[in-house]
Amino acid sequence: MKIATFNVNSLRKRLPVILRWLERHQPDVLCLQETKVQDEDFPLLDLASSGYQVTFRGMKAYNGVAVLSRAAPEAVSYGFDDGGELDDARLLRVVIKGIPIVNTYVPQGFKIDSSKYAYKLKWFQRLRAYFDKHLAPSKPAIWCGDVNVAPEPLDVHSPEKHLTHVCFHEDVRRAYKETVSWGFVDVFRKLYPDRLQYTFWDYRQPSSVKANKGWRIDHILATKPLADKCKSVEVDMRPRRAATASDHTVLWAEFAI
Amino acid sequence: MKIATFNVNSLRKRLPVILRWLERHQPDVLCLQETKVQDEDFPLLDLASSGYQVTFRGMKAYNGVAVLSRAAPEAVSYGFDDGGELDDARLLRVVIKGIPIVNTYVPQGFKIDSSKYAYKLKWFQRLRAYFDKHLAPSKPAIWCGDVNVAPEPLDVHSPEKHLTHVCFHEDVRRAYKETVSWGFVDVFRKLYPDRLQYTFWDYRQPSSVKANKGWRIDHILATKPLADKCKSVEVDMRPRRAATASDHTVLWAEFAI
DNA sequence: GCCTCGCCCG
DNA sequence: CGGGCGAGGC
Repeated sequence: MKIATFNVNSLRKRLPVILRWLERHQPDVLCLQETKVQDEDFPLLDLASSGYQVTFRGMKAYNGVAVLSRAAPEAVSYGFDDGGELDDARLLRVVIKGIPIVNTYVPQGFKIDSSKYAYKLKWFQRLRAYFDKHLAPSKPAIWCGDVNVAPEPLDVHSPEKHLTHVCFHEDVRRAYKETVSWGFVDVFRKLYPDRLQYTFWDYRQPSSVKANKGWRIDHILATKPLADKCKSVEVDMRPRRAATASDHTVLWAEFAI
Repeated sequence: MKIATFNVNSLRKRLPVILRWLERHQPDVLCLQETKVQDEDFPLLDLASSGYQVTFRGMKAYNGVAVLSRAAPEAVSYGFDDGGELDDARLLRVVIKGIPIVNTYVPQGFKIDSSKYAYKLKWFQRLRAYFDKHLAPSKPAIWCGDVNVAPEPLDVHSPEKHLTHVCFHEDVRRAYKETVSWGFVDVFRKLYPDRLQYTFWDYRQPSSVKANKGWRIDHILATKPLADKCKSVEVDMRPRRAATASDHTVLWAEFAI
C-alpha cells in the first residue's frame, strides 16, 4: 500500500499538479491539506478523470482536508468528537482496506505568545485522546499530514534561528512527541535516521528551494505493526519545482500490505 | 500594410494570446487597448521575443493603450493636447511608414444618465478636433481601437433591447458618426455592407460566444485615400475562443500600400 | 465572468 | 511570494 501526503495550498490552484502526480505515482491513498475550498465548491468534476474516490471537508478560504483513494473508504469521520471545537476542516479519518488513516492539518500557531499557539498545543493533546478513542497502538493505523512541527534540529534549516518559532519551539516539539508517543512511528525518520530532507520551503524566503532552506513538517506516521512493514519513504521534489507550486511538496511511503 | 486592433483586457494576462497572434498573422501594426498596466510594470521583456517595436502608455488597473509595430514609429504622441483631460492612457498616436495611426480606447460611459456618459460624448467631439489639428481627410491616416459604439442595429445582437445602452443609444451613435464624418471610413462596413460580425462578447452573458450574442464596437477606420486601398478586413475569432480569452477579439485590415 | 486592487495570512 | 477575500469596473 502506497500512501502520500501533500499540503496543496489551494486544491483548485493545484489541480494540474495533483492529477499529474496521481498519474505518475498511482498511490493507493493521497491525503491533502489546505484545500481552501468549501464543500459546495469542491471541484469533483475535475478530479473525476483521475478515477480516485474523493472524501473531503473544507471551509471558505482556510484549511480544508481531503483524501483521494483508489478504493472507497469503508468509514469516514470528520473532526474531533470530544465536545470541543470540531475543526472538521483540519481532521479527517477514513478507513481504507481496513486501515484507519487520520489526515490532519495541524494549526500553524502564529506566534509563541498568541492564543493560536496555545490552541495548537492543546490540539496535540486532543489528537492523542482521539487516537486513544479510535485506534490501538497494536493495530495498523496511519497518521499523516501537515503537522506543522519539525521534530528535531535536523528537520529545519538553521535550527538555532528558530528556537521561538511555533513549528520548532521546545513546547510544540514536546506536545508533538507526546502525541507520537501514544504509539506512532515517524516512518521517514525510521528509515533514514540521519537524512536531511525537507517537505516545505517558504515562498517568502528568497530562493529557499535552490538554497534548500526548508522544514520537514509534513509527516507519515504508522503504528508499530505497520511501521515494521514500511518498505520505502520518499519526498518527491517535483511538485515543489512545478511552474505553479505549493510551498509544500509530496511525501509518500510504501507498506508491504 | 496589415494593421490590427485588439482590446486585450489586461496585457499581462493576454501575453500568450498576443504573441501567438503576432506569430500567425505577422501584422505590420497591432494596436492594443485595456492593457491595464502602468508604464513601469510594462512587460517589455516578454514582448522582446516577438521582434516588434513597442509603444505604450498605461496607468494602474484601468485603460492603457499600446502599439506593436514591425517598423519603429517615426513619431509618437500621448493623449489629447487641447488643454482638457489628457487621457493619455486612452489615446496614442504613432506615425508608421508615414501613416498616422490613432489608437483609441474610448470611454465606455457606464450609464446614460451618468457623468461618464457625458464625458464619452464630449470625448468624440474632442477627438474630431484632434483629427482636425493633426490629420487631413485627404491624406492617409488610420483611426482604430475599442470605440465602444455599435454604429448600426446590425452591429449588436437584439438592438431593440439596447436602445438605452451607452454603446448603442442614439446620442452616442450620433456623436460617433459626427466624428467619423470628419473624414473616416469604417473599412469593415465598406467591404461588407451587410455582414453581421461582432468583435466583443460579454463575459457575463452566458454562452454569448456560442450563441453569437455580441457587439461590433472595435473598428478600423481610414481616410478616403487609404480606405480605397483596403484589400481585406477580417475578424479573427480564435483569440476569443482561447483558453484564457479577452472579451474582445482581433479585427485586422490589409491595405495595398 | 474575468479583470484590476488592497488587505489578510503563512 | 502566492494563496484566499471582497469591492469596483465593464
